Amino acid sequence: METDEGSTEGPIKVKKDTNTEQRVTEDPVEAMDTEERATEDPVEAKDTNSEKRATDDFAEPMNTHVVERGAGGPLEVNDTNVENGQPGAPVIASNVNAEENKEPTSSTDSAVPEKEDEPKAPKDDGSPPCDWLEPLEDDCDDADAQSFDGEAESIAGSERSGSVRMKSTGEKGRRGGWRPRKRVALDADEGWEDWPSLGTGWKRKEVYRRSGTSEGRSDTYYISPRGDRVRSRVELLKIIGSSMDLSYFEFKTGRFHGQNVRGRKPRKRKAPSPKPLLADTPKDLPKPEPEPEAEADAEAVSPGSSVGLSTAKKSLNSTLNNTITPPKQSSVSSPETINPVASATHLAVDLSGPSKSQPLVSSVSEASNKSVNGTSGPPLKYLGVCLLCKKTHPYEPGETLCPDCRQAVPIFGEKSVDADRSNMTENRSPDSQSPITEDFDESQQSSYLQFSDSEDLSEFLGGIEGDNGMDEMGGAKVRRRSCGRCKGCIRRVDCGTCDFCMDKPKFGGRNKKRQKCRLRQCQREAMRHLLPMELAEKYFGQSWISRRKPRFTYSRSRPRSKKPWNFELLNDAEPYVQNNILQMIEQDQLLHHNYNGKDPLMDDSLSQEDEPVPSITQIFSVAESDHSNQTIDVNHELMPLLRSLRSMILPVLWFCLAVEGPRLQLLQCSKRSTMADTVIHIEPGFRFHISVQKQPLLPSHTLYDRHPALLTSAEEIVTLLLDLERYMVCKGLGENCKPLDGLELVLPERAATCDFLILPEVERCERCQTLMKQ
DNA sequence: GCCAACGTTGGC
DNA sequence: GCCAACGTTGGC
Repeated sequence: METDEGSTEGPIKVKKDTNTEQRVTEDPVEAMDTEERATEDPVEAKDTNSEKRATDDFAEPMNTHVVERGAGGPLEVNDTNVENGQPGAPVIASNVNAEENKEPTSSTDSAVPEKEDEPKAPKDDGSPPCDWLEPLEDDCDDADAQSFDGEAESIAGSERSGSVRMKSTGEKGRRGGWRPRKRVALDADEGWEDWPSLGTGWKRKEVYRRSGTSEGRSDTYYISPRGDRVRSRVELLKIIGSSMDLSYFEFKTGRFHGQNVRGRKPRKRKAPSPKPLLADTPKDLPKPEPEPEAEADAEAVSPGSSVGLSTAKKSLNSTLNNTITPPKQSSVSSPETINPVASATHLAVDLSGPSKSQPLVSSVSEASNKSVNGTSGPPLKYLGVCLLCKKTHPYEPGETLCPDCRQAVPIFGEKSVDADRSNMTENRSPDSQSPITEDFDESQQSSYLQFSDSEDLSEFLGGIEGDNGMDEMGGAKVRRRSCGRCKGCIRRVDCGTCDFCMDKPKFGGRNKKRQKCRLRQCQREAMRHLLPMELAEKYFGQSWISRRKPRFTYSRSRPRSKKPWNFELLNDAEPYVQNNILQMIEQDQLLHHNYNGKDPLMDDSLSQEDEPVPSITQIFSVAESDHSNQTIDVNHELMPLLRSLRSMILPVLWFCLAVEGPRLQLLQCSKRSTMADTVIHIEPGFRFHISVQKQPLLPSHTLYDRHPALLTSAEEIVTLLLDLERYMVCKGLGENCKPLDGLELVLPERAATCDFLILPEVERCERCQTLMKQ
């Protein structure tokens, strides 16, 4: 269902409410982010309810919960923010090759409800869950092994029993509609202490961290009379700041101090020099600072058993960070373009990161003759396009530059030279000190920065294999869900439009989902889940592939079908394609069936299961191929068109690739599309022709009449694609029409007698109808 | 199996 | 102290 929904090209709601102003008002601290968003998100510019939301959603951030606890009635009903949910303009399409394109679209889709009725329950429009780049879940079946750990750890958690919101909260049903979430705390009162100093009904709880590098540290939480969980002073201020003077309230201890009481300790910054790796004693534990009167603190018992070790780990992390992390980029991120189209395009480009290094491809037809699984022939090699010199080069996952340029360019020199990208980021914030944009960030970042995230350190800290990162033995355990290299990992700016961004407090969200921006989620991790293990390892390397199951349960898992993986992959690929997860699948695996000389519609041997499913291909095997054809002139006149197509929104699941010639081919990658077997070939000189099932569409077809003879611009191509989508493929003569005298039907003959592409009102073209009558 | 919710941890 | 977001839970 999700696939269908995702692939449906019906009008997609576009969020109009972008709350630009709201965010500005909402959190001055987030001003930069706000501004980023305001300019970055084209859709936001349409927001007409900014002010209202600023009022409704921010001034009363927690009104959602009041009813739940108090009257027990659905508070959400009181939400008046009805204007916000106006359906937006239809989105023409999303595009697989422009990975980011669809995400904002989808995000919009899913984010709308949340923004619409934010003070209410999140989503209520019945729209399908956003279907792109989900947080990923590995799906190995050894989950049980880890589930034990997870459960044990969880059970140990005090929060599990006590800190769950003491009420049911609104929850969106799977397919829309709100119903109370029935998640019930096992013991809602456990560990919670009435805290009347904040007012009647307030509760406080202190929770010690039981593991990790911050083990032993404590966190203080409060629950408002409404049931709102408060994690920080900031949140507390948001809730009761206006009704109570919290100037002298110490969040940690929960007590008010006199004016003369020592103020907040100056923030300690990490020393630039690494700390000793070991030998921290328990007394060095980050214990809560005891307040003489803070009895609650005294009750807490630090688990502390491995604190020294924990501290050591922290030190190690710190050491590594200090060692390899370059100066942090300016926090002043300038906005991205406000132009909707440009922004969309920009987004498309952003996530097309790998596509920038997408290898050009060898001939499709050639690849079609290869073994499906690469089970024979020389080791697979891939070609990529260097971001700098634009030359093709042997592709290694994660690399964006050819070996020469990598050598020539210093650490900070991986600048994007993509003209399209630079064009798209022209609109900068006027107050930007420098044209710092996401692009800038990326281009200016040291390659080391790619590993600056904690999770990225996994490759250094041993958190590669499995999930535990050797932690059980006291090794450095770091979170690891990012490769640190892909476009998503490198991206530093939240899109502000996806559902996860919209959930973020800085974007006015309620912090329910607490997930990383969709566009910033690791693509390679996504691929790791998409591809079969052996293939994933091939692409990403053994070191990056976990055979143990990280329990990323927040996402779809790979189907556990026992079918041959290639079909499994193909059949499952589409949803992921629609999710804009980068596809890195061997071309021959994907196109084999489509280009093996058989007519899928005519050949009974192609079962439904084997239905050809062309899919996104961004890395193409050149194994077994004539290496002489590996070099495609990147300066060819078609290449700008290719780049243009890859940087913009194409109708859904159309994908452009370069093939030998060079020439461009536009493929419909969705097997569900009526154009699944249709290819647009753009030859040098921009002449084009269309083929269906590998047979040429007759020049007499009316399609040619409606479009220019030369496709010189992406716009013209998009127009053609949209036009094509109106068509379906003629059923031909049908099964009953046997070749005469047992002779095999010569396929090209059909091209001579069939219009191939027909409007859906009829099953067959006139010519075939005529032939059938004969 | 999916996913909203949220406990929890890392890092600044 | 605060925020980001990872990873688990449990309802559906």
